[in-house]
Amino acid sequence: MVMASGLSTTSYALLGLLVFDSATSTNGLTGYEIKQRADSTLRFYWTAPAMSQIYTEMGRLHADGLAEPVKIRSGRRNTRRYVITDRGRSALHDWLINGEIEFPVLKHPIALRLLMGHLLEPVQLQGMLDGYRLQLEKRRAELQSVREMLGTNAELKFPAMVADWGLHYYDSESEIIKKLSRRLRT
Amino acid sequence: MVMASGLSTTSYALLGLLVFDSATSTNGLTGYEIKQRADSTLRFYWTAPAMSQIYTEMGRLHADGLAEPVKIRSGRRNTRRYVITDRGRSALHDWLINGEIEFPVLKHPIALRLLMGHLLEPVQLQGMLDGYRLQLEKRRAELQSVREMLGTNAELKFPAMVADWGLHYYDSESEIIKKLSRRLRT
DNA sequence: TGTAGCATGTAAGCCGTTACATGATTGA
DNA sequence: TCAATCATGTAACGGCTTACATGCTACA
Repeated sequence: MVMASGLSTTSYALLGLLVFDSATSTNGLTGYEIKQRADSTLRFYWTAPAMSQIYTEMGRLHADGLAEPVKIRSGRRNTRRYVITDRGRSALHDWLINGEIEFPVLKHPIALRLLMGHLLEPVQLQGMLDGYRLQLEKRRAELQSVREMLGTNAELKFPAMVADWGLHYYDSESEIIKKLSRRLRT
Repeated sequence: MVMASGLSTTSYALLGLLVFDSATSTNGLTGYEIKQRADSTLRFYWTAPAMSQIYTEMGRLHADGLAEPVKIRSGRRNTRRYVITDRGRSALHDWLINGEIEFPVLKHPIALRLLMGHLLEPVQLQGMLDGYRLQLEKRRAELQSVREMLGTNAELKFPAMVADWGLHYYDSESEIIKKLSRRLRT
């Protein structure tokens, strides 16, 4: 998924995290903190990039003038707190308006395995679906707690909508898994 | 997603296509045909690899003794029709039983953009969601026609279940999009 | 006769991960 | 003082895509 601008969707996602941060603070975010935010939000709709990728990506955003490190402390060790720049804001805005919107990509190992269900015993399939349901519940609970943190705050209206979307998705998965489980038993 | 065996999930997915083919024919499949089948089925739950990747992957499966080209015709041009080997079957079976089952990965550009909804005008967001709904309907129709081809044939029970799963997912997406659209207008 | 579909492959390069390497700060 | 957490980075490598290159076959 390469953008015309030369930035990947993940770059824009990280730029998005910087935008949110800038609404409440001017201190910027460290790579480490960006990773934490990605883990608690982006993970559900996109991916949570590895630490190493975040540092690489921040380097690139900086090189392109879209993000800037403030409060650099260089002793023996460097620490950089990044903020989005005006150019970063307009690049993000431009991407939102003019960027091509791809259809979602779903990589679903459980569905893929079920496709080959005839190679397994029913009890094994049943176990696989049960295991998935457990994981789904766990994920749902994690997202639910994110949702609760977002509350009804108008500022966080959109993140809340997206969280609700995610919860709806997990519920829908649980529902169909229940049905498929039953169908498997007949 | 690297497997202990050194094969990627995509390798196993392609091996799965060969298994299905072997149930109805002994002629094997060309890379080209594998691509077509991936496009019409795997695409919905996994990915449809590029042609070039399929050829690379077939070369690897052959090197590992998991698939074999039969009916090689080498004039000026090579054509190979691949079949799964016994070792391929047992490798696939082993993966199904012992392979680690990862949680699905969803890369959802529309959700990602909605997250940053405060950077856009409501009318633009509305347009984005409408566009997504159109794409969803198209996708759904494509999957529906796959579903219809599968019919009620007992041999195709599992592919049918997975297709129904996919249809359920698309319906769930349409539903939540409708709700979010309404919520956006308030 | 020409073009669409069948068929195969290589090369370059991006995205992203894991493994590795290092060091600072905080609190039990 | 030790461990956990904060913090940053490089190297190697796999998966996958796009671009490029080539040729056969059926049929309109």
